[in-house]
Amino acid sequence: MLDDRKAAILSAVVQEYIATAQPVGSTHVAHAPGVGVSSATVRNEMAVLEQEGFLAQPHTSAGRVPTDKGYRFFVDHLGRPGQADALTTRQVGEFFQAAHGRLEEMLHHTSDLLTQLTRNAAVVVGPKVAEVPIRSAQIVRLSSTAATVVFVFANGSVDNEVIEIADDVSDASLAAATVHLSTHLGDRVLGSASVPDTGDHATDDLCRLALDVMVGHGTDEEPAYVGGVSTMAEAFDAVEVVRQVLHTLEQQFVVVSLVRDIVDRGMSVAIGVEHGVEPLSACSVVVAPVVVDGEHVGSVGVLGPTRMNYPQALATVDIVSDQLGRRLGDG
Amino acid sequence: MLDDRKAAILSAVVQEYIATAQPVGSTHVAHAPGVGVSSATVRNEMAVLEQEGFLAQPHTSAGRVPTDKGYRFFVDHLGRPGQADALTTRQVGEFFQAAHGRLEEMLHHTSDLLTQLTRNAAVVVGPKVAEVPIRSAQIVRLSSTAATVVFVFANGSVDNEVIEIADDVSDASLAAATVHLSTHLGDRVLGSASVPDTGDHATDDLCRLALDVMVGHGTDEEPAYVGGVSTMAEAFDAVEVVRQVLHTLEQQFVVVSLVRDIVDRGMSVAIGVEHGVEPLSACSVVVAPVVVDGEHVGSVGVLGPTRMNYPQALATVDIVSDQLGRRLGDG
DNA sequence: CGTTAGCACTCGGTAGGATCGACTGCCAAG
DNA sequence: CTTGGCAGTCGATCCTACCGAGTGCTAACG
Repeated sequence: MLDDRKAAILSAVVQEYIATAQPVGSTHVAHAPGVGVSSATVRNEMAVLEQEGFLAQPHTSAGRVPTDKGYRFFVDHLGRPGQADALTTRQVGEFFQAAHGRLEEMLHHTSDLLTQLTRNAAVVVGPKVAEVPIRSAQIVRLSSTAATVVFVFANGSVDNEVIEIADDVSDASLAAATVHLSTHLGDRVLGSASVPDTGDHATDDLCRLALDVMVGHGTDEEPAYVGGVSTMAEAFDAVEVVRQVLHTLEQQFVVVSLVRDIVDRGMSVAIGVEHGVEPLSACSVVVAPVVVDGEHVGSVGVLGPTRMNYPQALATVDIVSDQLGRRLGDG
Repeated sequence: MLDDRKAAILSAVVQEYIATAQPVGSTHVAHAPGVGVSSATVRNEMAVLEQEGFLAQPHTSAGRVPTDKGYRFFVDHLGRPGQADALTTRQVGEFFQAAHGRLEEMLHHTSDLLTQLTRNAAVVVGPKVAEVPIRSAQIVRLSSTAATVVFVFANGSVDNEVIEIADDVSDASLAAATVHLSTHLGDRVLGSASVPDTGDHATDDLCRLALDVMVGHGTDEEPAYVGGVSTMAEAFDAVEVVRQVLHTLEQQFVVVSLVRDIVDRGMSVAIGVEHGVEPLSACSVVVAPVVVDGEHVGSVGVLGPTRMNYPQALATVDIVSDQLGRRLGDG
């Protein structure tokens, strides 16, 4: 698609722009390693690259800036997949070595880790509870008219929901329902969960209510942890853009579906408008699935301005998702 | 401390500045209702107010801006406590009417509500789990070497922690420990939790481990929900301030201890440096405790620039904390 | 024929200067 | 004590000149 020299020039522009955030001129590019021609030649080539949509000029007498298409070519053909550097590898290793405790906490801390490593916002999406085998179900009375339903899942996560119960429901019924649910749900998943009738009216009602409320509540929700949003404040100089981005990142479901969508499309990088979330069109997203035993149980991602360090982000996201998968695997 | 006229002038300056974010001049103040004197007189008075530290001048030929001390006097003596307006009252009422489900979710949504009503960041701090009576304890096996400990508390919240167990721990031991814990912990609180030995080594070990891990993890943590951070992007024009504020708000424990500290000191408003968190010295915090049956079970708060609408924030925070308390009371 | 040096040109960014206007402080009169 | 009047201050705005980074074009060069 692009000859070697154009590719080298594009690469130089992208890297320089990522480093400085300033439009880059022909002279800089000419001096870049791998480009052994004069600035005049570079200018000619850059004019072509601009016509073909890889570069843009903020204004007539400024240097060139990569377009989304330019970044796309860069990540597809130029940013060599690359290993994370030694320091990153070590930090990630140490992190997961020390990681312990609840799933939610670990995912939360993972997003902090990614933020720290990439200096960008980070997203970690956990497994849908609806797809994880149930290990235990329990109904606990809170008051005469309220109880809480607690499900424990095989990955150690716990979900609960409060239900209202009739005044005359006895403790015995609650206990019976707990036993009944636990017996029949073991190792099933919420999505396909159902229990046979016992014949006892009160118990059956409780079981149905408990299941309904858990399914209704948890079916399509995936826990998401977004960290490092404060880095966005510096990423853009337009206040309005910052506000929009922050506002969007506050809406958890938007972020989740954004990440899910990219992963589902088999992509690992979505640049600018590619991800289709309009308020984030100045942002790129780098994601990687978290895989345990061949199962896709979550995703990790980095979100930053389109002018972000793609090779580093890719390498970091890869190593983190890999190690997170291993860690979850031997939980 | 201040005669009526000075107070009226200060009040006018504060209100005008809150509304416009511009330094306010003597002419504006002279025209304000309640100030029946000429601009010249106002100037004289403002000079005094400045000397006494209630007002400041950004530069010689600009209008006056309230200082932290000025805001303090305003909230203490001028911003009449005030009822929330009808719309707010209605919205809050409807919100808690419709609110249901898990405590965590309700608190989260409450912070969104506060953000929407006050157009500022909002903080909701839930009860320390260590202080809520335990309703149930359960140990559930996850794998041959891992289990999760689940505690259900009287307010419907659930906390869990993953523990490692020896390879040879039997299901029977887990069940025994579960029963033992539940029997002895019912209606106790984590802070004072302990269970007698059973004599069975494996069971006792499990019980001790489960208690330790829950106490060690949950003792001093209070769940906090921070919403509306994107509003901070517009509150300040200095990018650096925005970044600092956002960064600070991302550190949950800072926010929690900030709110807790203010509530503990019996204050409802902390202005600028009063709260002692340096990176937030451009911010004020308005808080109210959430009380259920005379017990302080949490706090709600609003965080914004010192130039915020204190009367509205106070009224809103009050009504929300009140209604939240009621809602939790009849849960 | 591709490459390169040279050159005229463009245009954003910065600096200096004038002007404007929203203030203030002060003073003298009411 | 209050107030109208007035001189003075100083940021904000606008203009202009200018600089310089960077471009496109052209003509020479290997």
